[in-house]
Amino acid sequence: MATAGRPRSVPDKPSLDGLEARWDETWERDGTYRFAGASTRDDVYAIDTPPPTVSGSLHVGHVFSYTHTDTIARYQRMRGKTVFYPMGWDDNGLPTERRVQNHFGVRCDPSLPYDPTFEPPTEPPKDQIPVSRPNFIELCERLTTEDERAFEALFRRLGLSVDWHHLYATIDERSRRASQRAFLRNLARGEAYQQEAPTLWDVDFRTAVAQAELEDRDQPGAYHTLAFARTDGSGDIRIDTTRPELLPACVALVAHPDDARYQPLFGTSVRTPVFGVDVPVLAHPLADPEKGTGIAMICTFGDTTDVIWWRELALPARPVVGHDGRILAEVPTWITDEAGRAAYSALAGKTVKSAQTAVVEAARDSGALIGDPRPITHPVKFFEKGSRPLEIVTTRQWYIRNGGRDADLRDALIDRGRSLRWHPDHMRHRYENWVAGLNGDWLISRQRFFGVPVPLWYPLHADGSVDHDHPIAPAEADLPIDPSTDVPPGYVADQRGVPGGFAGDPDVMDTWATSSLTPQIAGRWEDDPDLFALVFPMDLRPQGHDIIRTWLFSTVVRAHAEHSSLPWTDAALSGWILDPDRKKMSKSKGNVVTPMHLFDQYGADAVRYWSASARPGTDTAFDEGQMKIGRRLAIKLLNASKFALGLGGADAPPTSLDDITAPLDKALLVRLAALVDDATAAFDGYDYARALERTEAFFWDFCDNYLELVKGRAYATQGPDAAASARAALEVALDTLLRLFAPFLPFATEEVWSWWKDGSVHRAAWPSGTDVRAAAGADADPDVYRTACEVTSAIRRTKTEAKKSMRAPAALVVVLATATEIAAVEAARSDLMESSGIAELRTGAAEELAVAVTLAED
RNA sequence: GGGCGCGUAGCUCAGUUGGUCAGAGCGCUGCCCUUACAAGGCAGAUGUCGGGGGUUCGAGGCCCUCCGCGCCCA
Repeated sequence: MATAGRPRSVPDKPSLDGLEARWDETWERDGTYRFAGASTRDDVYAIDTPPPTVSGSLHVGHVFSYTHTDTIARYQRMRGKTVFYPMGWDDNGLPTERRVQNHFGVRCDPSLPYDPTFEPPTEPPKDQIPVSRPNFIELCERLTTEDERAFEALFRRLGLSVDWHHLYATIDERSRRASQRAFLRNLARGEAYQQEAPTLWDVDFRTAVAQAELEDRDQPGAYHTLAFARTDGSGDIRIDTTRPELLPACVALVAHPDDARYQPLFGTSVRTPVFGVDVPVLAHPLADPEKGTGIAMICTFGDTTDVIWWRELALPARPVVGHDGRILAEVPTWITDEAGRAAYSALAGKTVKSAQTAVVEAARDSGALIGDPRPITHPVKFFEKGSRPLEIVTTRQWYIRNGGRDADLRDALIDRGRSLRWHPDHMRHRYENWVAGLNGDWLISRQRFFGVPVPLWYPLHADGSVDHDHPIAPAEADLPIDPSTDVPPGYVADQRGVPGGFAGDPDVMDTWATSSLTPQIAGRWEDDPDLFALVFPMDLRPQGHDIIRTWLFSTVVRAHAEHSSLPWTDAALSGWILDPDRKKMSKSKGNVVTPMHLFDQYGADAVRYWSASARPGTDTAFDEGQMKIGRRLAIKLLNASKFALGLGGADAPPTSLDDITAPLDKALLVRLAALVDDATAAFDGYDYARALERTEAFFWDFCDNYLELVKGRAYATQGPDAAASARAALEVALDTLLRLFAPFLPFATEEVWSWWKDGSVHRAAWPSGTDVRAAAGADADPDVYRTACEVTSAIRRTKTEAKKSMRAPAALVVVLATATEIAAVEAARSDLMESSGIAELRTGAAEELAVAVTLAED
C-alpha cells in the first residue's frame, strides 16, 4: 500500500476517449491476463467460459453476462490467483450447418469421401454441391473465422480479461477428440448404449431430439369424439381425441382401473371406426377419468403417454407416420378390412395435417364422428428449434445414461447438484426439479450431417445388413476420426458398404454431447495432463439460467461419469436482458440491441457498469440511463484522481503512512477499511453488484464530502504537516478505490494507475481491510467524519435556501450537539471552517445535533 | 397442476441474520459558472414498503393467507 515515489504524469484534461484501444494493446503486449501456469491447483482460479454461438449475431446479452464473469476473474486475479480464463467458440450444430450451406452453396453428404482439393465456387451455385463431412467441417471453420474475429473484437473492446491464447472451437480437432474419447469411454463403461425405441422426432430436421431440447407450445387443436363399436354388438364406446389421424395406428383403448364406468368393459374389444381393426379395452392408472370421456385411444405413437402405455401394457407397434411427417405409403398389414384398406390408401403420403382432415371426413361419413370437433388450445411438444409438432417414431439411437432410467444414478447426480455452490442459491431448484423429472436417458445421436461423428463402424453381414450388435471402435490414439471417411482397424477402404465389410455410423452427436465437455476441452484433458491437473475440476461455470437442464446438467453428467467429481465447485447463473417492455431480448423477437455503438457512445467501462449493476441471476432491462451513470462515474474517477494526484505538483514529496495525523483523515480511512471488508465479502459470495454498489456509494461521498473538506488543507493552507496528512490519506484512499473499482472499470482505473504507478492495477493486490485500518491508526474515530459531513450539509442547506453560492462566507456557525459530537467537530474544526468559509465556529451542549448558521452580510 | 422468483417513491432498483430501514440513481423543482469535474456541483419534494391476518416490546425483512407478474417443469 505504500505509494511509490515516482514522478507523476497527470493529464490536464483527463478523458475516456481512446482508452480501450490503448489498454487492450498494452495488456496484450504485456501478457497481463496470460495464464502463466502455477505450482498447485490451489493457486489457480479456473473458469469454464461459455462458448458463444459464433454464427449468431452480437448482442448486448453477450456483454452483459460476460462482464459478470470478468469482474469475478479480475477479483480473483487480484486476490493472487493465477486465473485460467479461456474462450471458446460454439460452431458445432444446426445454426452453423445452415449458414455454411447457404454461404458456400454446399450440403454435407457423409457418404462421400474426403476431397482434400475441394474448393467451393466463389458464388454459391443454385444447386447445392454435396461434400463430405470433413470438407464440410473445413468450410465451417473457414466461415466462422470472420465471426470469431467480430466476437473477439467485441470482447476485447469490453475489456474481458480472457487469455486469448487459450481458445477453442466446439468443432475443432481438439473438441472432436475430447468428445469422441469421452463417448468411447462411456461406451466401454456401459454408460452409452444404443436402442431401437420410440423417439421424439422433428419431421423437418429429420432428426431425433432429446428431452432437454423439448418445449411445450400452446397450439390450437380440437377434441373429436369417435365412436368405437363393441365387437359383441352391445353398443359403442366414445372416446375423445385431438389426433384422429392416428386412428389407423390405434392399438387399444384405455381407462383408469378405478373408473366404474369402464370397469365392466376391461378385457373386451372394440372395432376402430373407418379402419375396422379390433383392439382391446384395457386399464391403466395414467388414464385420466376427468379428461374427455375418461377413456382414450392408444396409438403408436401420438404422445409420450402412448409410449408408456405401449411399453407397460405390452402392446404391438403400428407406426403410420414416416420420418418425413407423412402417412406411410404402404397399407399396413394389421388393417385387413377392405373398406379400411381403401380408407388408408386415401391417406397414404398425406401430411398429418391433411390426413386429419381426411380421417375426420371419413369418420363423419361413417357416422363414427359424434357431433362437431370442439376447438381447444393445448400444449404440444416441439423441438426448441423446430417449427412443427414432434412426432414419435421408432428408430435406433445412442443414449448416455443420465439417471432418467436409473434411480441410483439419478440420486448420485442430484447429490452432485447439492454439493455445487449455486449463485444465486435458489437456482439449484431448477437443477433438482429437472433431474428428478427425467423420464429417459440422454439421446445423443442426431440424424444430421454436421457435427462430431459418432466414432464407430459396424460390420456388415453377408447379406449386406448392418450388425449393430458389434460396433467397431477406433483406438483413442487415432481420434478424432470420421467413420464416413476413415477405415476401421482390420479393414480396407474397399470393404466400405459391401457385404462382409463395414459401414460407418452415419450419425453425429448432439452438440450438447460436445459442449458438456468444455472443462475437459479447455483444460486439454489427456492432451496436456499437467495443465488439466492444474485447472480441473474448475472453479466457476458461468451461464444463463435457461440452460441449466442442458449445458449445466450434461456437464455434470459427463464429469460424474469420467472423473467421479463435479466439473466445478461454483456455478453463477446470469439473467437475461429484457427490452424496455420487459420482453426477453432475442434474435427471433427482433428486439436485439447490438452492442458496438454503445461502446462508442458511452465507453466500455460505462457498459460494464450497467452490466455489473444487475444482481446475480436477475433479468435486467436494457437501460442506457445506467450507462450514462457509468460513464459519469468513470469520468468522475479520472477527475477526482487528477485532483488527488495533482496536489503539490508533479514532484510533490513522497508521502508515508506516518504523515496521516489529522482525525478527519483517519476517520475517512477507517470507513474505507469497512468498505474493503464489505466489498471483499460480497465478491467472495459472487455478488459483484453489491461490491460495486458499496464502492460507488463510498466514492461519491468521498468526492462530495471528504474532498471538499480537505481541499484547502491539501493545498497547504494549514501548513505542511497538515497538508501531508491529507495528501497521504488521499493517496491511500485513491490507491484503494482504484483497486476496488478495477474489476468494474478496468480502463479508467488502469489509466489513473498509470499516472503514478508502475505495472497494471489488474495485477495489483486486492486491498486488505486490515492494512487500511492500520493506516487509519488505532485511534481513528469514524464519527469525526460523519459529524463533519452533517455540519457541512446543514451549512450547505442554509446557503442553498438563501440562494447563496457555496463559497458565501458564514459569519457564525453554532453547533449544538452531544459531547461526542462536539469532540468530533473540534477535531475537524479547521477543515470545517475553511471548507465552509466560517468566520466563527461555536459549540454548545445539546441532546441532538443542531446547526445554526448566520451568513455574512453581502 | 407442481417448483422457483418477484411485487418498496413517476421509472429502474438497494435494503445479508427483525431494532436510525423508509433508501439510491434517473426523472422532477430550486440554487450555484466553487481553481478535479458545467456531458458538472449543492440542496429539495415524492412512498398506508401488493392486500389481509398473525408472531414480537418492535416487521419491507419471520409465519399464514389472498391478489398480481415472471420463469422453469408437467
